[in-house]
Amino acid sequence: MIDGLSKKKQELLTRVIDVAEAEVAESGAIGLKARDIAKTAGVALGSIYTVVEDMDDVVTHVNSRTLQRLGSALRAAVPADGDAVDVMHALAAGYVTFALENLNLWTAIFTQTLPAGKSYPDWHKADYPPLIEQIIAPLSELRPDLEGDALSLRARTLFASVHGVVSMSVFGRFVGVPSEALHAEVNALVEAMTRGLEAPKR
Amino acid sequence: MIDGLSKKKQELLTRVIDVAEAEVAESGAIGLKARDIAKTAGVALGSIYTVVEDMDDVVTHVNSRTLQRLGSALRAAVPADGDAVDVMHALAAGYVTFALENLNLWTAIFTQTLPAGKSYPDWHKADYPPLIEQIIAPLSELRPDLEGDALSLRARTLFASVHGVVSMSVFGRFVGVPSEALHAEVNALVEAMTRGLEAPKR
DNA sequence: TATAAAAATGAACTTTGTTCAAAAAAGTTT
DNA sequence: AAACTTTTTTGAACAAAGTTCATTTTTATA
Repeated sequence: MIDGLSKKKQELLTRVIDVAEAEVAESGAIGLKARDIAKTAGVALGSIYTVVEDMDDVVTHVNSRTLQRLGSALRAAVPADGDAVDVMHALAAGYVTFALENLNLWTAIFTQTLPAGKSYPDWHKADYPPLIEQIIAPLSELRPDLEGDALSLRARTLFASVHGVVSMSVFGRFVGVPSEALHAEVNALVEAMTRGLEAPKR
Repeated sequence: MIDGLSKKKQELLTRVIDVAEAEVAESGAIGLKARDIAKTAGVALGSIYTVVEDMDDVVTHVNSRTLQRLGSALRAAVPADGDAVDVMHALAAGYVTFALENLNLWTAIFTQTLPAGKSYPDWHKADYPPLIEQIIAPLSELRPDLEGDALSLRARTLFASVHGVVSMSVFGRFVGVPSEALHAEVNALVEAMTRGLEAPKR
């Protein structure tokens, strides 16, 4: 019995998340139905609620998995022998590629909204920082003028800006960057944000 | 009878959207309930469906209004006597301020997801381009190396990147940029993206 | 084998969106 | 003004989903 759940329950939880993940990947989080999950997982409707708070909790579990896979993808994208510029571009390209290849799952992370009053559990919040941390070292090298809080702040800004470009591109009801141009535009963005400073006038 | 709706229906539609808008501003789109709208608007439940497809349609109407107000806010933010750099920063600051001051309404735009198969009506899609268009002139001035499609593409990239930074900051389950630092970080981003090129090496 | 604890079940309840036949109101014709 | 037609409004009824919980079944323990 680990994590407050017996082995039996752990297995059930895993099965439920597996099924939910497949459904989100296929049809988006909006297509998730408790009854469908129960049927596909081969359990009774009520069983789901013995391992999960509610449907939002199911989506949050799926989202945590996606974030962890994204983290792995980013780590795998970093070239062993590249310089800081290479690393930056590889991370950005990795992000773009992951998003495009996991569209529904990736979108589910950013479109989930909880009812007023509810907030995300700590185990889920913990899945975000690793995404940022990989940026800090190469950014520090390229922007030696930044350190400490300013550096970590800028890393988040850079991450968020790349995220925004991908996000808008995928948005579907917008004059976003077409996906053919995504990599190039993101590269330009990374380029601009990592180029060493020559004392801006304002 | 304009727009396919009689005056009577137009008024009902307006009343419905008014009520919905207030509710989204107050509690987010997740708090929208058809029965609440009917009660507050003083009409029967079924009446709503005589002027609107479904609840998504209601949210889309609210979102269109928000986009139009955002457009106005951006136009109003541009200084009459500023140079291109001033205009760029004013637009970015305008976007940040609008988002922070209209958090729930602004969030509703970007978290709405339609069921598979449905797509947004043209009248809603038309509300996005005006947001981008204001960027093109000043960007063209600052980046004379860009023109035509490349220029409009870069404008969208710039818009989207700023959006991403604000979006993450507001995300709530993330190491985003804290709102005190938002304006400064967005300025740095705009700065980087508008600084004239000095022939990047890669 | 008997007893206790844990797990699984699915019917029932709740909330919400959506439809539609009927009633009411407004408009038109004679 | 009365009769008729069209438009609008209504709310009961239905449907789809999430959630609960008393009961049953399974598993573990004595």
